[in-house]
Amino acid sequence: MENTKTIYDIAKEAGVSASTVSRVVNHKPGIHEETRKKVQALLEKYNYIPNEAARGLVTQSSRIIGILIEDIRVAHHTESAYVIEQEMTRLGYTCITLSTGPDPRKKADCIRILEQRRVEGVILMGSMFGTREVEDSIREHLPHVPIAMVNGALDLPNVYAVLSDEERGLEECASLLIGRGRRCLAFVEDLETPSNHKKRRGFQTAMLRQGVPQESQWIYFAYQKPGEDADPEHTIRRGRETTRKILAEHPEVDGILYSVDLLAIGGLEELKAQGRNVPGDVAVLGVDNTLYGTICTPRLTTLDNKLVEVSRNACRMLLDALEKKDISHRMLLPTEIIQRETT
Amino acid sequence: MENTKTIYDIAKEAGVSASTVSRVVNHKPGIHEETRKKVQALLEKYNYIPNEAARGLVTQSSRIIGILIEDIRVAHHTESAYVIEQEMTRLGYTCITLSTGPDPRKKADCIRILEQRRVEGVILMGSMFGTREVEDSIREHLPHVPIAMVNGALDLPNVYAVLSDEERGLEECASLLIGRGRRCLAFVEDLETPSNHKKRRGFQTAMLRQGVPQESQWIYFAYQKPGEDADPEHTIRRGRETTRKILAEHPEVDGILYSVDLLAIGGLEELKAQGRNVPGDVAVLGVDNTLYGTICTPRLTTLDNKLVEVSRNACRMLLDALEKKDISHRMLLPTEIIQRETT
DNA sequence: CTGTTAGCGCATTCAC
DNA sequence: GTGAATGCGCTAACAG
Repeated sequence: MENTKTIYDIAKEAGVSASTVSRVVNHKPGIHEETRKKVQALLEKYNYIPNEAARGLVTQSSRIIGILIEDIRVAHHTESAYVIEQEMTRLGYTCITLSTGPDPRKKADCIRILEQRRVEGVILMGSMFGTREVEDSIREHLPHVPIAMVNGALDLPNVYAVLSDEERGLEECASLLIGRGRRCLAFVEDLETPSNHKKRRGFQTAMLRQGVPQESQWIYFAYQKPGEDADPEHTIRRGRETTRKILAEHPEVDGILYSVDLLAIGGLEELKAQGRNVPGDVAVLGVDNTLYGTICTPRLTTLDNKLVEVSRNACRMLLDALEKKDISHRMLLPTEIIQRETT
Repeated sequence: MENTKTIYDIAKEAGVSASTVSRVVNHKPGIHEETRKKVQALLEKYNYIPNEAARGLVTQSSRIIGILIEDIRVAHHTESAYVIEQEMTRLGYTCITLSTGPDPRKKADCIRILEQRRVEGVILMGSMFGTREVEDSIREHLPHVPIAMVNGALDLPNVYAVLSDEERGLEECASLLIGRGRRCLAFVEDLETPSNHKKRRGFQTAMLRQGVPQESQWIYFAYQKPGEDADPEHTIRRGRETTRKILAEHPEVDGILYSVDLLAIGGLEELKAQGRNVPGDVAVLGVDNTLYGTICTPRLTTLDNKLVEVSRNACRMLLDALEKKDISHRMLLPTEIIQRETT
């Protein structure tokens, strides 16, 4: 902190009291124009900037927003975090953005860090936050802080949820393929998250409607190996391996729906390696509408779950909650199928 | 802040003084085991967590690190930010991560925000920070705060730089192509940053050694349109357009080096569209070793500038500076060519 | 071992 | 219009 000037230093040099300086800094009315000028000049001379910690202590407001993300390296999380940070910064808040990782204990640690900094609001991004452990953590450490969840939900009075209607989205994806004559569809689920569960349910609903009972549906899980993190390359590899398994067990498959784009990218690789034509032999579909889908060959058809829009709304919702507006606790946003070359 | 307990509340209920509670909280020695137990129990009962702002005010340390990134959505920045945030968090620091955008004034705003929060150290990521405006801003607002730059440099006593030796890297890339008989090479530069200048210089050195004088070298600039941001899709489009221009002006081109992967991705698209075989007719080379390069077809040969490693070192350097260790102000790290299918 | 006192930098009464 | 006094929550001497 070295030699940073305080309002007292400024006050002394200006020959006024600290409160006068404070008033000038905060643009309060009722100050003689001359003294205001004099003080203002000194503030600029020393590049004075108030210490937010001290200010927050007396105003009882930190002007800090906490953003908890499972893993900011995940492409759609990055963009969401960006959007929220920009908007919050624009409004004078400072964001503390933390990647929590999958471990519930690390999530709890991050929540404690936010409490320590006395955040005024929190954004939770990623559906792995909708767990019992997180719920307890919030109840204990942030019971009165408004919290907005991006594509996740928790039943707590201070928690608001904005969700992407992925269940319906995946139902439509499956219907699309069925409508084009595909009969042997498989679904690959990424992780055991509420979000991915919902996608699976959407798939299952569509299949059921086709007369395929649940027990004969081809549902696969691209499980993470223990200790493996969300590194995108791993996800691709898992998509590849799972696809290999599908092709071995059900060579007649003619359509695969993956719960995230990166898995589909891996699938594409495996299909190509095995000489299957996409979409001729097998149609492929991802979720997230990431940039990856426009780069791979053939370009990937994907379900855009509109996570950026979801984030924008979560941000808005949190701001409304901070202003004590009364708002609904839940919002559901529609998805959109982006048709490209794999279907 | 509602009803958060303070050490006074705890002290009163425990029948001790606030300082005793403070001592327990901070694990200071010299406390009777019994009173420690009693206080500890209450701390846990109320989930007490100290207010860092108040603590920082008296200890004169915020335990906050500022991370300024030009745009966190840029793939390699994301990963670098992740690495640094994880390490800093592990060591008990809290990170404030801000995407500044290209505008120098917004960069200055962000620097002011960091001063306002009295950060103890700063990481600057992206070579657009090596400008006069930023230098002035730092001199004015953060003259005594240790600052570590990721792949950028600034000549200030409190600034430390870790750089990727991209100049030499690109020289080697060009030499590689020349060694394989390519004679008509073009270079596409992304933005006017020191980092990209260095890449160009490396290319030029290699060409000069081949006897191609500077004025006959094919240097192209994939300029951003005014107001256009760093959205990855724009970069791909710019790569595509620039490549179209190259093919029109120099149909005999047999190798193109792009200063970033995404430009190369766009180039690949255009080459494919014009029926040029890669690498048969034209070799293609990118920089950054992003995931994109493994997803496109053919898979992209790229110069890995080791930005994650650069970031790790910048982080370590900053920590050393915070501990007043005396360290060198500059570090240069070697790059590595990742050969895949486009060369 | 523990309590008292003081002060970090600032905003906010309340007098004048 | 302006200044003096007070306290936000906490740690750090200094006594005892």
